Amino acid sequence: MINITLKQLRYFEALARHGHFGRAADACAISQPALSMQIKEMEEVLGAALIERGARQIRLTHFGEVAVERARDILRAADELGDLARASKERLVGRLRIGVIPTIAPYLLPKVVGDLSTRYPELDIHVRETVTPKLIQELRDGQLDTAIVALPISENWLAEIPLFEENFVLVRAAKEANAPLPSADSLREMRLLLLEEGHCFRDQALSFCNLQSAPPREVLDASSLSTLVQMVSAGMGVTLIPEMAVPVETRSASVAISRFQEPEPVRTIGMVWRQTSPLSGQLREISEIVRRSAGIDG
Amino acid sequence: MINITLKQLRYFEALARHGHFGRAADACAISQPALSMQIKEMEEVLGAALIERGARQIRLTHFGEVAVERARDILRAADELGDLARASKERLVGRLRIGVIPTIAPYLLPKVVGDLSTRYPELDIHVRETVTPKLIQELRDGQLDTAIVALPISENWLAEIPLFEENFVLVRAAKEANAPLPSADSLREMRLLLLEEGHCFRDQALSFCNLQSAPPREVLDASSLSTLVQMVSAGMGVTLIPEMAVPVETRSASVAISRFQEPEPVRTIGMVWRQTSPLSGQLREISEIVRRSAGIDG
DNA sequence: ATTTATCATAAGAAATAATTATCAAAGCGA
DNA sequence: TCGCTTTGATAATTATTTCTTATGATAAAT
Repeated sequence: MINITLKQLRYFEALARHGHFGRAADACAISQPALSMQIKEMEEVLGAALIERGARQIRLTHFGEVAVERARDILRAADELGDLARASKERLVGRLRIGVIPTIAPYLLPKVVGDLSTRYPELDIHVRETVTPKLIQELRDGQLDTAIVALPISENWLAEIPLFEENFVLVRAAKEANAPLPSADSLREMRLLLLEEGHCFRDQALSFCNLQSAPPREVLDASSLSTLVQMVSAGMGVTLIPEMAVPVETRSASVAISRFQEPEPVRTIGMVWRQTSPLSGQLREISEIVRRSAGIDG
Repeated sequence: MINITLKQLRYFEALARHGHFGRAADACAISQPALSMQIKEMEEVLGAALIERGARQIRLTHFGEVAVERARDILRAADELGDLARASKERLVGRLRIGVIPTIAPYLLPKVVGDLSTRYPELDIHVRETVTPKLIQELRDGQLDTAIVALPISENWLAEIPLFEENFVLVRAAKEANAPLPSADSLREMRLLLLEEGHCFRDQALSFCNLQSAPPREVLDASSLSTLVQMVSAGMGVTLIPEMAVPVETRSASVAISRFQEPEPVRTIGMVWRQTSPLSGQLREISEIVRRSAGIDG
């Protein structure tokens, strides 16, 4: 044999504890020769005597005494590996890396992270806020465990689970509050302010206006919904924002919020993760918590 | 299977390192299925997934990442056990418990301990000084590794190795320096001072005088050779001391030292240890050093 | 001197781990 | 979309290891 085994360490530890081959073998639920052989094997592998065999009693050699302490350390560490596994199975512990798109993150995360931390006190939540393509990439690379994005993603290696539907609302300057609600098509003729390239929400807004890509008239590309709303408030145009963003973003801006008539613009927010992820079960559980948090909030 | 094995940890570590079943198997010099099976087995035993199996690439689960660190710790500790064994084989290290009889210890130990420490810097020498029966008992109980005593001991479980011969000399008051040398028999008629009961040297001295047990005339039982010499110096009688004790004990006493004529009284000092001791080899080596130290000294 | 306790050894049986061959799934390229 | 390749899983067989039972050897105990 080339290497020492944990089994040998267990046998040796029992032998050291009992000071007797027969009783140690009993404790290990094996026969005495089996234990003798493994100890002998271990001594051969190590190239040093562990046991001083007297006729009537055995005694650990000096090295044996050192070795048994090491053996105990090793066995303890091996057992802890099992504990660790059990702990990581029963409830979600350790690091959970969530990616969220920027048009959701500021409005959803405060509550969700709070709820998750309450539910899973030992969970160490990391948040990554960026646009969908990057989230998907990072998910694929194993840098994220899950992401909250607008569905569908349509990557066959991803599991998708819808969380909630989210309407878009029109944001106009306060003085236009009583103006007639523009149709989707007529938005094309207005000065429509949008997020910069890369944000899915930009595409979704354009889509609602039946525009495939950039609008005909110039747009100012903002990097956040806050900026958009502030710009609207300054009279620079109109914009769309997700319903969820309304409470936060219109608090300190003199703007008018109007819902569209049917068919209202809407997007589905969902959670995605690698289908192969062993966290699938827990992620499904987490998705429930997120859904509930979002429901109360929005 | 009931328990995880070191082999599995090795395979798992290789898999974590290479991120690829085939290459990890190569590194372990086994076939890919063998590795797959062991990893699977390990996951079943732990009850948790270690590996997230993607089609094109594999990735450690969160638990897997924790586990591989533990695995590395465990494997390192196991390897160190081998190192430890090698280290403890090549040269004598750690604790060495030496027992020495009182009529030898003060004259032999200073030099011997110094020489041993020089020769084996990592040796932690413990000295026990007491009478032979206690030394033998402690040797038997494993409280001592070796003892330096007067031979023979004649216990069949002991290994005995003679170190040197030691003559006895007569100690008389200084004024008696020129008196004729008494015969062994005539010592019986003199006031012979001896060590207290239990010291082998007492018995050896009595034996030289052809006395089986206590002498006919009253003796004062001293507890050390120093005391004996001081008593002689004070004119209380005569005594015998080992030659080796002469330089130390007569330094500050006005006594006369006389060697006996042939046949001189003599005893053999030797080293003993349990025949079963795994230190036998090193103890033999040590006995050489002790012999040399004693030779230069005495 | 016999008995008892204790560990070592041997041979065959059981369990475990390895190999080779094959399969299935998914990425990749035309 | 159709092979083709890569990669890991599975199955059947073989090899190895480990265990058990039976027995031996030695020294302590009676």
